[in-house]
Amino acid sequence: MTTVGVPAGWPATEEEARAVQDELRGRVVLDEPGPPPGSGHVTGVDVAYDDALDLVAAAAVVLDAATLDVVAEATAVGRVSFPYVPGLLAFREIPTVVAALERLPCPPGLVVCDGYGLAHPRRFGLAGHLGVLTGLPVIGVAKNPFTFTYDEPGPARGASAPLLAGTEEVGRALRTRDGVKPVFVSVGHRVSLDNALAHTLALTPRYRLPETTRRADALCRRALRQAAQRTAPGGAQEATTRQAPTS
DNA sequence: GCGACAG
DNA sequence: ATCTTGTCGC
Repeated sequence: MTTVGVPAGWPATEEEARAVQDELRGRVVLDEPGPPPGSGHVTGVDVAYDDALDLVAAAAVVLDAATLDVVAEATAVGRVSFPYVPGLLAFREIPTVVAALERLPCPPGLVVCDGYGLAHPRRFGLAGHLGVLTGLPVIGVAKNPFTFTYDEPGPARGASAPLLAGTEEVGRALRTRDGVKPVFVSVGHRVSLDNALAHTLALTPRYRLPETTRRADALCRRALRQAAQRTAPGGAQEATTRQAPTS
């Protein structure tokens, strides 16, 4: 299997990365509604890491938006391209995620990623960055509110409350399951906030997190295990070798 | 200056 | 993100 390298010119310092964000943030498109929920394709992307082995595994899983059945999936394995720095997550995830998306046999439709879009210190999180680089409609669904504030939404699935940076609404806290902690939805690229919420609800008939991220999460972990196995001393032998009984 | 901080 | 067993509940 091939390994995705760090792209030429990829920022090496936090200062360079912030400069890239400041340059690209203007290319985010916010005035399109995006595809209607329940039709076409919806694709989840996620990434898993093994920092000790310097490995990143990304997965892209395409679902039929109406049935939530898996239509296609792809993975890519690469080297870690950036350390984790709050606000600079995109530089850690994007090269391998883009490689996985490129390996899909069909158009991804709407992309759903872990993390934020507009809900970001410079209003340019992973979802916006991925959208600008691919041109695809992208939304972000995060598990945590980061540094933002929100009032607790009502207890029923579907209830939501603004996610606030001061007084600016950068996304929404959305209850996807009765009585369960909300998820945090923000716009990435070419999708309205209301439509992003509708998509998120359509993707959560049973669990708190969207089916897209659940499927992508499971797949990228699988891909990482296999890659780590091939990388580790002893390689595939290690996994299939049984220790002889002692004494 | 110190602490907090998507994944 | 990742380290990690059992356990409470539908």
